[in-house]
This record gives sequence, C-alpha cells and structure tokens, in this order.
Amino acid sequence: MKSNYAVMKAELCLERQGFFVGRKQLETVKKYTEKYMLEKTYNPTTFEHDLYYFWMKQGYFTPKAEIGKPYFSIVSPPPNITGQLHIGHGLDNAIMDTIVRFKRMQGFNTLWLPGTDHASIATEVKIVEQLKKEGIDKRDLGREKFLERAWQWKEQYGGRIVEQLKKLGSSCDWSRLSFTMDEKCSEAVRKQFVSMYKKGLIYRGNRIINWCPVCKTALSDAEVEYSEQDGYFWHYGYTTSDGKTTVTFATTRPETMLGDTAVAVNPNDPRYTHLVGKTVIVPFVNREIPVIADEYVDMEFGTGVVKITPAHDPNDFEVGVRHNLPVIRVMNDDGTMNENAGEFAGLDRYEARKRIVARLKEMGILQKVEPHKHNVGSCYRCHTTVEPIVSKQWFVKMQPLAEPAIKAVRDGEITFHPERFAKTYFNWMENIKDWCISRQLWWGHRIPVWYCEDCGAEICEETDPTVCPKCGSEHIHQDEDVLDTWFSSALWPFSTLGYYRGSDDFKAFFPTSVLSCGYDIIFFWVARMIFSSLYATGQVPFRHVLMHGIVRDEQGRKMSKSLGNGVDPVEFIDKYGTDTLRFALINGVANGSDIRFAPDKIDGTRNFMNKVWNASRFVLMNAEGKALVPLDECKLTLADKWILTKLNDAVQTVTELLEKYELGMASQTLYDFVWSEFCDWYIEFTKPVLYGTDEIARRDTLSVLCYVLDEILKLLHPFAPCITEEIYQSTPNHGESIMIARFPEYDQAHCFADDCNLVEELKELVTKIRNIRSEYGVAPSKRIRLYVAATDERIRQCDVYLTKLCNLEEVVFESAPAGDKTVKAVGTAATCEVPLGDLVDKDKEIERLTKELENVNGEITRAESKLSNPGFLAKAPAQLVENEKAKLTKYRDLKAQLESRLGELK
RNA sequence: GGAGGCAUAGCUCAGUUGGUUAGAGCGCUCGCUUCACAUGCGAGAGGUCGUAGGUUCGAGUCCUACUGUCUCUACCA
Repeated sequence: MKSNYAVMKAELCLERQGFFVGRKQLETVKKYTEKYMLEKTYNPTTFEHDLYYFWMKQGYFTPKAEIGKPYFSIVSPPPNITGQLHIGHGLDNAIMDTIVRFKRMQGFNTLWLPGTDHASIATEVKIVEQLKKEGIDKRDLGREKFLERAWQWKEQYGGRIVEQLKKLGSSCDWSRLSFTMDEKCSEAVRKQFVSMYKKGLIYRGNRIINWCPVCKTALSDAEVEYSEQDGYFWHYGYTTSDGKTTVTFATTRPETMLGDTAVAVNPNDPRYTHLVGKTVIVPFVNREIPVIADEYVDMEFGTGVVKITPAHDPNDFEVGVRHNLPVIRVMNDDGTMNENAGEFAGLDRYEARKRIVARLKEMGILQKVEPHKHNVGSCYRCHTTVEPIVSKQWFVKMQPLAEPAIKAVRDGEITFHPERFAKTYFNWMENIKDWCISRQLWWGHRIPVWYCEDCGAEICEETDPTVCPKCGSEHIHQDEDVLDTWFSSALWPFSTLGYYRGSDDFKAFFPTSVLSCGYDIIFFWVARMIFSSLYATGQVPFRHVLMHGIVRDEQGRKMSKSLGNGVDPVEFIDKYGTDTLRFALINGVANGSDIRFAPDKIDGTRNFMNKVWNASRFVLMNAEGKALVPLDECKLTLADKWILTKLNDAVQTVTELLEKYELGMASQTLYDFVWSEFCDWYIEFTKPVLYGTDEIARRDTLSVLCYVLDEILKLLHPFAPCITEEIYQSTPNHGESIMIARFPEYDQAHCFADDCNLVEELKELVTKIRNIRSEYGVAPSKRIRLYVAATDERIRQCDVYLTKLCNLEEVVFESAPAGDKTVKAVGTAATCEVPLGDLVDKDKEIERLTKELENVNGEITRAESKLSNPGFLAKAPAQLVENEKAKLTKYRDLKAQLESRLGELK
C-alpha cells in the first residue's frame, strides 16, 4: 500500500538528490514506494527527522478548539530563552509526549501547547554579560536600546531552543507556540495585576527584601538559595551611656552595627532587667541607642543580647516595628557602605567588615572571635551573597490567595503524583509570606502603575494613562520596575489559552489535564499557578501534577556545566536517536525519584530498540508478499492463543498504568512483553510453522504475527514514537500514521486462559530440558531424542515446539526403554526423559534431583502450613485458598515423581 | 528547628489498595557464528528486603522506635 509517508519520503529522497519533484518523477516515486522496506540495521538518524517533518505536514499536532468535546490538554513548562536544550527538558518532554500520544490515540481532542519564558532576571544577566564583553554598560545604553537587544536575543535563542525541542519528537502544537511576553500573555499579566491591585491584593510597601548587589534587584524568598558557610562570631559590646557597664553580644555581620538602633534582651532575663531602658553608645557613629526588652531574644543563645539593625535584618525589622525604632540603612544597592557608615562609607561590605573588626580590636572592644558555621543566602542567578535590605517594593498579599489554593488540593481537585508532594506543597503554602514581585530590571513586564508628580496619585488601570485622573496633571511617570518573571509564568495555563480574551481555546481545553515538571519548581511555579488560576478563573489550572526528579550522572551527581558531566541531548540524539533517549529516561523509573543516566542503561535501551527493529524485520520479511487474513478467520495454534492472551494482559496493564501516569512501569511491562515473551518465545514458536509446508497454517501464523506486531507497535508508540512509526509504515495494510491509529484495547475474544497455562507448562519443560543439556554438556548442535510421559495429555500437541526449542531429533510419547540411561526432567505437564547413555552420572543426578526435591518439599511445607491455619481458611479470599490447594496438589505430584526417580537411581 | 525521601542481589534500581517460590538491567560463571538480532541466543550462581518491636490468618509492603543516608524548608542574632 502506498502511504503518504512513503510518498513523502520518496520525495525527500529525490529532493536530496537534487531532483525537482513533479509529474515526471511520479514513476520513480511509485517505484520507490512499492519497494519501501526496512533498512537492514536500525539506524534512527536516517528517519527520525523525516518522520517529524511528516507529522508536522499532516497537521497531527494541531487540534481544533471544539468546545464540549472530550479533551486532553497539557501546557509545557516554558523553557527559558537563555538556555539551550538540556537533559531535564528531554525528560520533561519525554513524559509529556508519552502521555499526549497515548491520549491522542485514545481519541481525545488532544492539545499540547508549547512556549518559552522570557526569564526576566536570567536573560538580563546574560545580556549584561554580553554587553560587558563589548565594553558597554547597561546604563549607558539606556532602557530602550537595551530592550531592543533583549528582543534580538529572544529571536535568536528562543528560536534555537524551539528547534532543539523538535528534535525530541515532541508532538506539541507549534501553531500555538506562546511566549510569556507575547501580546496575549502580556495582556493577561496586565489584567491580572490591575485586578489584584484594585482588590488590594497587590500593594507597595517598605519591607525587608533580599537584595542582590550584583543583579541590583530585589528577589523573592524563593529566589534565594541557602548554603552553609564557615564564618565567625565576633563577640564585643556597647558601653552604657553612663560608662558603667558593657553589654556584650555576638554577631556574624559586624558591619551592620553602623545601622544599629537598639540592643535587645529578653524581658524575663534576670541578668539584664536592670539595663532595660538605659542607653548604650554605638562606636564609630557614636549613636546613643536604647536597651529594649523583646520576647524575640533567646536567653539560652549566646550572651542573651542581640544588637538590632532594623534596616538589614528581617527579624530586627519586626522588632523595630514593635518598638518604633528608627531604620537606618548603611549600605548602597551595590553592596558598598553608604554615607551613614561614617568613616567606612564607600567601602565594600566585606572590606568594611574587615576594617571594623580591626578597629574594634585596636580599640580593645573586641573580646572574642569564634569560628561559626551559618547559612548564607545567595542569588539563584548569580550566586552572590544576598543582603537583607529594607526597601520599597511591590508585594502580593498571600494569605487570601493561599487559602483557596490549599483547599483545592485538600479537596482533591488537584492530585499530586506521587502524593507526597502535596505535603511539600501544603508545608509551603501554609507558612507563606507575602511575595515580593518588583524587580529592578528592564527585561520583563513593566509594572503598570503610574505616579502623578503633582498630586502623588498612584494610577493602575488596564490602559496606559496620559494624564492624572485625580488632578489632571500631565506630569505622570510609570514605575521603573518590572515584574518577577514568575508572575507571568504563574498565569501560563490560562494566559496561553486566551482566558482574558474569552477565546475558544480556553473553553475547549481548560482546566488543563496534567502538569508535568520537576519537583524543584513546586514553589516557583506549581503553587503560584494554582493560586493565580483560582483567583482569575475560579478554576484549578490542572487536574493532575506529575512530578519527576532530577537527571543525575552515573555517580549520582547533578549534571552541571562546572562539573562538565552533562549529557547534551542534541549530541545524544544524533548518536542514538530520540527514542533511545526518551526510553532510557522513562523506563523503570518511579515518579518523583531522581534518575541516574548511566551508559549501561543507554546501551540496554539501544539494544531494546534494536531488538524491536529486528523482530519486526523477522515478521515483515516473512510476511512480504503473502496474503494475510483477519484473526477471526485464522485457525489459531496453541502458541497463537498464548501470545494473544499475553498481549491482552499487556494491553490491560499498560493502559491502566498509563492512566495512572505510571510511565516507568508501563514501559517496563512492554519491554518485558516484547523481549521475554514475543521475541524469546513466540517468534521461536512460529518458526516450525513458517518453515513448514502447510500453506494455510503459515498464512494464519503470519496473520497472527503481523497482528501482534501491529499491536506492539501501537502500545510502544507513545514511548518510542519514531521507531514505531517507521516500522508501522512498512507493515502490511497499515494506516496513514500510527500517531492517529487507535490505541489497543482489551479484547475478550482473545483470552485463552487454559491454553495459556499449558504453554507456560511447556516453557517450564523446555527450560528444564535445556538445563539438562547444558549441565551435561550436550553440544547445542547435537539433536537428541526425548521420551515424554504426559501427566497433562494436552502436552502431546506440543511436540513440534519441543522439537524446535530443545533441538530434538524425535519426541516419543512413552517411557524410555528399560535399559536406556536417561536423565529426567520433572515438570507439571509431563515427566521427560533425556537418554544420555554414558554421559549419565548417577551421583550428579542424585544430587540434582535431591536439590529439586528439597525445593519442592519446602513449598509443600509452606502450602500445608497455610492450609492448616484456620485463620487463613476463614479469612483469606476463597480464590487464594483454591490457588494454594492447587499448588499443594501439584507439588505433591512432583514430589512423588522425584522420589520415585531417586528410588530408581539408588 | 520543621518536613519529607531513601535503605531490597556485587552495582543501579522496580516492586501502586498487605496475598504465587521477591523481580529487572548491568556485572559474574558456563556454553553457543542456531537461517530477525553477537546491540544476540541458551543455561546458571547470587537476596533471612537496614535493626528491634507491633498490627494481621498473612508484612518488602501498614504502625512505632532506632541506626545510617540524602533532599527540601526555616534562618537563633
């Protein structure tokens, strides 16, 4: 059958050879498509790219917005435009594509919406670096020119990452590609901000925020990373104004003393009660400050005295508010000391620290220096130590937003996979502080607030004002700051679907079905999407959250640039293909756990793909040019019934697992089914028929082979899209594309439990006979005779299988002649005798059978003790008891056989 | 300080409402150019499921404590 894919492939092939494809080439194309067959070796690079082109061209990725139709939708976590594809994206996309392809094949109207993130601070840092190399300072360039550069950057790098994502084979709808700063998303940001502002959920205020002196911007709490560092405790004190005593404390940041406005003790601390209300003098700045009493001070810790710097410490700030203390900032935005620092003004914060310590020592004030490990916060972008600084910033009031967000998860409107991440979520949401959303940057959504220079009014509307609505003044200016990049990401599920424009996409695909991302961005992103969506749309943004872990290297280390242990997905795909990458990342991995991406695993996966390829070649080579019939017209063999039953089991298991988003187990099920059942056994079972002379039997077996292969390809397609499509296009009677084929469904007509059991018994016998051959060193090429005493008469149907799989010259269904020296294989369905003549070693045989008997005895003991337990009989499910009884019977039979054989030998 | 994860074969890890003789890959041993595949085939060795209790007819799985280990979170100056 000529397919669109084959035609396209032929066209591409001709084009590459420099041909123009027109009517004249039709004959050539025809010739090519008729002969189109699988290449001899699996070489993914020869077809993956073409396949993707084909899918795109066919428009399979682009659903129509059909309101009311059963849908399945995912919005991609938008990668930053700063970056390039890394293995984490590979994992993310592998997971999403697997789910999306599965749902699409199940018939859902499926949308996977991709996009990129402007990544305000991250991108700005990069551009500033780039400018620096050119000797340009951001300030000199000016805001407007800088933004031009930024948009250029976006075009260049945003485009690059999209191209790289396509290499993964992701079936996302590129026609709906979004960007956090495109018109649609910016509009959503504006409307959301204005709405929240008007409801009082966004406010401006003086608070302690985390300040990055290099990026020169405020950061949210989530953007600060803490790490333990070696520091010191400097012990010294301030003398009371009357000069009588000195109150001693310890500090890790002596430079902040210049901004001290009090010294605090615990009100219940008898050591200091007499000092409360007195004043002390801060050296260098000679400021007289009070000794105050506040519960915040821990009497047990240090000396029980704390110096209070409201402008540079969050706790001190709170204390300052309670006691109405002055707030004195001693640092500039770049981390140098300001004019309030007296003689230290102008020095870098660390230089000032050094000098202050030296001066304290000189003055004899410093009493003790102690090494001290403490946690220091640093900027998540540039890793500079952040400085807590009091500053006027914009905040989102979190309490009213957190409550419904907690409720939605508690009520099960959103489910986390695995569940434990809900706890992490609650933990954070329940202790959340207001979110600082203003950034002193240029690249991003500018805060839509204008200030009137004449009347001081604050103007926040959906459209830009030209005059002050209060006093009519034209002297208004917009806030200089931009929004935290996560503010726009938080709207992503509904901004991209056009919620604020009332678009059909939103009506057809919202709430989205699943969100898939790494657990490292629960706080940054997942939590914020939930409360933002509940606020804006009144609905949850997604029903399920599927969390995955971090991809690590062979030794379990995080992949990082500095370690140079990262795997470049693009290079990897060029070498192994995307199917191997994806499968290796998913197969056998439990949700939410980190993944070790080791060479072993890669080889194993590549080998599996190769296995699939070659098994398919086996089927297709044999089927080539042969007539096939539908299954219900076939006379099914025992092996056929067995594989169909096993396939049915696989279909059921895989579907159930995929529906629960257990991708790792689903793919493992397929891996085992394909390799250990289909390849290792079924293909071998078919060989006697395929190489036999019965034409009808051959036709029927081929029909089953092709059917099972087809089903396998479809089951495997979500996990390994390319190889499955490539093979599918070569199967007889295939459809247009496997992507749009129906996902296999459980089929009651293909359930043959009894035959299936018989084959399992056959397999058991085969293994035992092979074991004997191996143990006795019978050359694999040597054909031997086998005597079979059947305990299950049906085993007589299996002579061809036994002959083939054990390499026999003959199967005789009777006991071996009395004089023959044989070795016995005792199985459930039969006892087989392998005549080995002088090879038979009596002692070895006794040893072998005794060991087997011990095993069987162990089983009998176990089963008997279970069955003699009244509690088990009374409470265990009936089926389980029945199974146990059947087993006991079986093992008793085996025991009898083994004992009789041992008796003969002795 | 708070929360959570993990501990199963030599290594890396599966094991979802408790229920066959606890699995896989790699590694290891032995044997095979068997006409889809040596990126392969066949056979095999290897685990008292971290420790101690408890619940149960039944525990790798549930509960408690402990030990070791990792992560997140808080930020006691």
